[in-house]
Amino acid sequence: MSLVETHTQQDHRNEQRQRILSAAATCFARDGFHGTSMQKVCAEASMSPGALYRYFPSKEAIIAAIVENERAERARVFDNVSRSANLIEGLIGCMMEFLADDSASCAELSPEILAEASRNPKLREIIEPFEEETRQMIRALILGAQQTGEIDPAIDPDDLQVLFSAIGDGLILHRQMHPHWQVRERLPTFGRLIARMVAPPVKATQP
Amino acid sequence: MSLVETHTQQDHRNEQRQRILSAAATCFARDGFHGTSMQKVCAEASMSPGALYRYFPSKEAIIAAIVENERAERARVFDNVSRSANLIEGLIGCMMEFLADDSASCAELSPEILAEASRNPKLREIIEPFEEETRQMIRALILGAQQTGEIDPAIDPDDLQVLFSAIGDGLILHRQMHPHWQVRERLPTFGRLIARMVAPPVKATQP
DNA sequence: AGGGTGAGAATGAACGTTCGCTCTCGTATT
DNA sequence: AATACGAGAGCGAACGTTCATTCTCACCCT
Repeated sequence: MSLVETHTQQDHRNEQRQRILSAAATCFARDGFHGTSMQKVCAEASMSPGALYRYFPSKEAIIAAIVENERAERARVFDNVSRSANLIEGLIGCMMEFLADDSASCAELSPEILAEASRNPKLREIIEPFEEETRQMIRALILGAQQTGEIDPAIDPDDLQVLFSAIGDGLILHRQMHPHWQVRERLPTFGRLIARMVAPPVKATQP
Repeated sequence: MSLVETHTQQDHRNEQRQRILSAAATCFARDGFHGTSMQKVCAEASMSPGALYRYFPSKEAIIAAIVENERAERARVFDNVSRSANLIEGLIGCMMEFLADDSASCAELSPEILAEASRNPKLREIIEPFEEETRQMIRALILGAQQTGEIDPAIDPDDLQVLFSAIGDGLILHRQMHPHWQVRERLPTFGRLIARMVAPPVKATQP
């Protein structure tokens, strides 16, 4: 039946695409976007250039697909946090996942992506929706935590969102640059420090 | 006199070198290390390739010189902070300088440098001493502030140093990526938040 | 038989770098 | 004082390489 056949073919195409993306991600993490030639990707994927170009029209398209995947993964992880009752614990848990040793290296490409996106408009367009989504999610979490009293309501949510974003990306960056700093192991401590930062001030005891 | 003549020649060489470095920095900030061809640098410096290569043996050497300059500048700014009586204010002042709008763009290349250094061993070797110096300086500042009581002595200085470094680089990164977030304008607020984070806990009032 | 698939050589552009040359100018020789 | 010389600065075409991409053709599978 043509339906079944088509399905099998589509499956094959998807598998090949995935193989290419996986190989490219490995190369990009090792050598960077610009340090990775298509030949390297082909070698990593055990595939000829001619074959590869049947699945992606250009190197940039591969980069775009990978960046999109990574950002989607990031958004997904963040989405899980909203279920956590405690804001700070949730965010730290989030970072724990991002910085996981064995994981599918969600964070490994971050410096590369940020550097590239800061100057490549196409990449910027791709990541912008995800960044905005994450941003709004953090903002909403902050507002919620201010209502539960976990965060001092006097703090401007926008200020805090910017600071949280900076801390998050900074930690990802440093974990990459200085593995021996044990960033991941220090996360719980950081969580406690941040909790102190945003906690409402102790009221003078006047009933 | 040969001495005077020699001096003039050396002056010229230094000027030319500086011209090249300045042109290269402009290009690198605009297009990134890999997006900048030597032809572009030559055009920006109004100089032929042949002339340029009399002053630097390779593109990598130019990158190395620029990175070294930038890191030295960074270390210099940090050095000024140690004179500030108040730690947090000093660090924030530091960031204010890094993120200055008009400045010689100390921070503009940071994402590029970090991404490149995370994979290029030569670059890594160049920036390592500066990073270590900055690290030790921050650590010393923290220890000092703990003695003056500005920082809770119960906080591990190493933890705090890692967190401070991450925040600093994260802010530089975001200021680059999201200019409309007004990172610089929010710095004083961030300073106040961080001060809350590290402040010693209020003691129960029992005399 | 023929449409989808793959291999790998081929292509042209762009890159970092070099080469051969000219020009400038301070110094030494006369 | 005038001339000849040489070192270094500068130029821009050219080199060899590498890159992303395309072409050609053989090979399936049905």
